[in-house]
Amino acid sequence: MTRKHRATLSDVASKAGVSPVTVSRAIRHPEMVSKKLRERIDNAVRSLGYIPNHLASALASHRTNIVGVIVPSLTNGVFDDYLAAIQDVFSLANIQVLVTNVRYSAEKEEKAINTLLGYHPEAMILVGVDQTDNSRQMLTNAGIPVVQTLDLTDNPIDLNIGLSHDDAGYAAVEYLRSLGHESIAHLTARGDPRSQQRHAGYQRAMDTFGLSSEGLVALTPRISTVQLGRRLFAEVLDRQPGVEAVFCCNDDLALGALFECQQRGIRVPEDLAIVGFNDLEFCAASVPPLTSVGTERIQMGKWAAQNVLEIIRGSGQRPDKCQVNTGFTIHERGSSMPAHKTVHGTRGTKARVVS
Amino acid sequence: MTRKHRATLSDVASKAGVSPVTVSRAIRHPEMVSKKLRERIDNAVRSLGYIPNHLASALASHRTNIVGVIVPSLTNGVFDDYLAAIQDVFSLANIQVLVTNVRYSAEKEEKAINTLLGYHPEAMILVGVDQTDNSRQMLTNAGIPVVQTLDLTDNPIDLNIGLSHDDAGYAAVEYLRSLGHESIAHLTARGDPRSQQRHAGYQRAMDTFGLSSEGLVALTPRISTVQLGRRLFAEVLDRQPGVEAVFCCNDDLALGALFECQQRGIRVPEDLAIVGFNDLEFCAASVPPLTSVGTERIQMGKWAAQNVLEIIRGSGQRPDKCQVNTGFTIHERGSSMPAHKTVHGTRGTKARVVS
DNA sequence: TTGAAAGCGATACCAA
DNA sequence: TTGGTATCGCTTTCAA
Repeated sequence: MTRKHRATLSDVASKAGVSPVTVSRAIRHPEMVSKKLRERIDNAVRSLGYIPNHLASALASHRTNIVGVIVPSLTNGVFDDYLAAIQDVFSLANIQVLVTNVRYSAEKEEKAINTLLGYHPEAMILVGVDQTDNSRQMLTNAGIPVVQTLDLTDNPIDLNIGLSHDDAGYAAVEYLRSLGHESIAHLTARGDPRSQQRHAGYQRAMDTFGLSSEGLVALTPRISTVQLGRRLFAEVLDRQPGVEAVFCCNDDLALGALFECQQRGIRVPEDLAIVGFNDLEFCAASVPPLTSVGTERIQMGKWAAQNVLEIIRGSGQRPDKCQVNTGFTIHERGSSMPAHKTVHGTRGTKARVVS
Repeated sequence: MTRKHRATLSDVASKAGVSPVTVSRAIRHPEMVSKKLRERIDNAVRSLGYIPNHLASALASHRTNIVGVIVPSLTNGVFDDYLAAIQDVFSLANIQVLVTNVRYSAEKEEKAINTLLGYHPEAMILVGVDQTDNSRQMLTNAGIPVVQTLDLTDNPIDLNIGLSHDDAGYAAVEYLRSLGHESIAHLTARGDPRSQQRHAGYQRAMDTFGLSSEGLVALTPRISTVQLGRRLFAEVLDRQPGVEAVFCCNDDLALGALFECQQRGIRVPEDLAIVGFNDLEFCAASVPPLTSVGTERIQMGKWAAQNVLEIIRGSGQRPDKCQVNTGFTIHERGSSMPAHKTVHGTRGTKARVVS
């Protein structure tokens, strides 16, 4: 049976022979309603298939139970566990996460912020620190907690947790240099601001070590894929057959580079060392397994959500630390070295060997 | 400057010296408002940073501009482009997509449906056909268009687009059999209903061809990963060293199987043929490239969104076809055969060679 | 072209 | 413990 329109609070109230307010209470604060009425109301709710209208509720209570989250992509495995971590925290608090995928476009992000704010979210969680002035303005005006994640800035909108991608890029090169490599290539995808920073870190390191990067960098404006990793590395190999190592701005490109080596019979790591970024699951499974710079994506998502929750549902206190550097970890595997150990970097400044 | 609360329609109206209705019109139907007033209102909107309250608007107009979408996962690359296709269609119509990831849990799905319906979406798009009775009931009661995608059922809730995963599994085995293989293994992940159907199709084919699957099937209750693909295939290899081919319920497992072969020096496809499922991007990039059964994920998402849009915004007509079978395609690559051609199956019944 | 009044479905506050 | 009333911010009549 499909009714003309869905049951409302009043419908339930009539059916149960009580006033709408009482129904509202029976749903929000059952302990404030007598057992007898509660049962009658529960029955009415069930028999009508009543589902509270969230919009009306939010409008009246000034509690939307909505948090807005914007991610730049879903295609690479980078943002799933980050998102899942955020959802896990909020779902326990009955807060709905509104996710928008803006595909690495600051313009789309601006539009998404505008749209999401229309839902009056109680907080916003963003990726990166490269929002447009307009975006920053809107977020500030909204007067809600805002968290920028996965990157660091001197001038955060509000809360900020992340790492220095410049330092991470530097560390990757430093690591390869420490293995004795000098001709270190770099594959990168323009369009992702954090990849650009890793590129900058790569360049800074090459300069610092007095190494030339001429002909060793390949970049694409497109979304990176494994296939693209093969192509970009093929370019480098054709230009600089003597290349000894390659640092890729993400693991997809790194896997592509590995496949290109397999195809050409280049031995990894004997002839060429590969380092990826993000430490996705497949890095540990490939042959040889891929060395990769890992970041604390889950921790960052969790921290963002927990701090937001504390502010909007807790004592209303701001957290002690409004900015957190989660650093990064170089997971050393067979693609760069036969031996097994792990290099860890905290605060993005010094890399230390963990085990 | 942060105001105590955000600007409302009335605030804009006061500032512009007009009535609230006029402001509403200037925003929704600019052509109904004189140019002079429109400009004054636009200025007021800008200077106050006014963003319409979507909740109030939806409540008053009975148009929420929301469509609910539920996906079982985001971790594998399967649902990104499907989702993107849906978003692309709706964003042009200014409809916001509310996405919930229920991680392959029918229970979570039920809860998600309940929550989403609270937002009064104008339609719902679901993955699969295995909703609980409760879920079906709620969706039916909601009186909105519902699309079940990626799988087929004789008893759809409303619209249905997908393919027969049983047929697809059968076809994969049939294909491997046509290459002369008899000892055909299967790696699968329990927990995904569609993987289970592919498994059933595998078994049906093995039975039909009079082949034994004893010791050739490895399954895991966990989310599949590349690493897991290695482990599962290692199990099979240890049990049945003479295995000639393996059909994997998804590409992650297939890639893992390939890596396990590389590790053990098993030549692909000379010693062993591998077939994956989903035809993710990396299949074409690996060495050798992976044969995989592809599905029309993007087309299915697009069809679902377009038909929904037609129903809720168009003439209100139901589409001609309420059920569509998109079939599947076997993309034959090096992991199963040196030569190059493509086997295509439509309506899941016959496989035909396309090129 | 503009505005006044009623109401969307719920909750908060105050009274009984 | 229960209910009446005003209100949330906007849109939809209907009138001017």
